[in-house]
Amino acid sequence: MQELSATAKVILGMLHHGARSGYEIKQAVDRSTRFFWNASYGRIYPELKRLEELGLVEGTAEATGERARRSFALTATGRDALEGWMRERPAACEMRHEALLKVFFADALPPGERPQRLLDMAAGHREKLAELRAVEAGIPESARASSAVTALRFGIEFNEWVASWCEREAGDHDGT
Amino acid sequence: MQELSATAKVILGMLHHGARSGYEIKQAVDRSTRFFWNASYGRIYPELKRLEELGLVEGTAEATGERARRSFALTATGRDALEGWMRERPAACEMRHEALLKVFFADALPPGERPQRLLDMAAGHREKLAELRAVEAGIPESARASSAVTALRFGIEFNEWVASWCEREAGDHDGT
DNA sequence: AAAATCATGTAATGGGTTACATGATTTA
DNA sequence: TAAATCATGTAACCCATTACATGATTTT
Repeated sequence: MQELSATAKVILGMLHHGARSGYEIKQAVDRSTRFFWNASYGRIYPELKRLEELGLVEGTAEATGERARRSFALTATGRDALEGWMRERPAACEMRHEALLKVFFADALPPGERPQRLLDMAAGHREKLAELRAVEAGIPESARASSAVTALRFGIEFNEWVASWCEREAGDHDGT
Repeated sequence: MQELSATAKVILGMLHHGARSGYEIKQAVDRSTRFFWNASYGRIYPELKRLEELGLVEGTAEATGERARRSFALTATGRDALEGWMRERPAACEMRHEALLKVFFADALPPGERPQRLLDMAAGHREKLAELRAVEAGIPESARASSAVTALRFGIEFNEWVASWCEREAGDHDGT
């Protein structure tokens, strides 16, 4: 069994979760994992096709009226692949954090402009924070115990922590 | 002026910082930005070539003995490009966090196996934390005030925070 | 003398983003 | 009836990782 691609991983997980079509997978990603695991249509559809050829998912045409719609479900093999991957030790988190790179290189700017790099970084995280809080607000009481919500709470507290760290650091660096 | 690629950004910054050759840039990245901004030889060398064609860097052959070595420096245009980029609002942080994706999908496993996803995530961050602390220990007193060290401290405190968050959460979920 | 490291580069491969193309259906 | 949204997909392009190739120099 070869490695699953990043998009394959989120597809299998989302199909387990209840999504059915490529479109729904994309929607689910945008609502939930987007802040740490994105996926685009341009990969979702080809991946679904490939996963079907590998026998991990099974698609059925669901022609509701004239509109094309393909519904996918995990096969037994697909469920095994998902669980197998879940049990492997996860890879280290990779990030590409442009705001932090600017903090890193801040010395390239005159001293007066340096704290702004930290404030920019804080602002980005505050924005993300607001988005995630809005998502959280839309979740009914009954669904608060799921692992997906744990990840969401992580996102909220993480963004809050980072923003506060940057603001404090920027404060320490200006001379007040 | 077209957009700079991810690798171009770190090259320009590192050249400002004092690195000179492709090899040194890669070393500097591995010692410092790697945990949030990686770069490979396979991109560094072609990018240096491209940046030279664009007039942002200037290379000079430095044949010390028989060994080939090309030393690069920022041109005035290159310095402007670096500063211009630094002043732009940074893009939001993108990450691909596999451990968190497993936390997100933890419900796909039997209840007893779920807290392990959080502990795996914590372990990954504790490992990174140890690496960064080792880097920090090697920095002389005299260099502690640089923006690069601010980013390093961020890395340390960030990894510590995430690991603790996961451990606490895993504790809350087991039934003790 | 062997191993590690300095040093530069290319080629294969794969994956991701973006833009594009198309048309049905639902909502304002 | 116009706009938004549902829904699927492809093509171009870019970029990143990895493995490979080569050889000099330094350290053990």
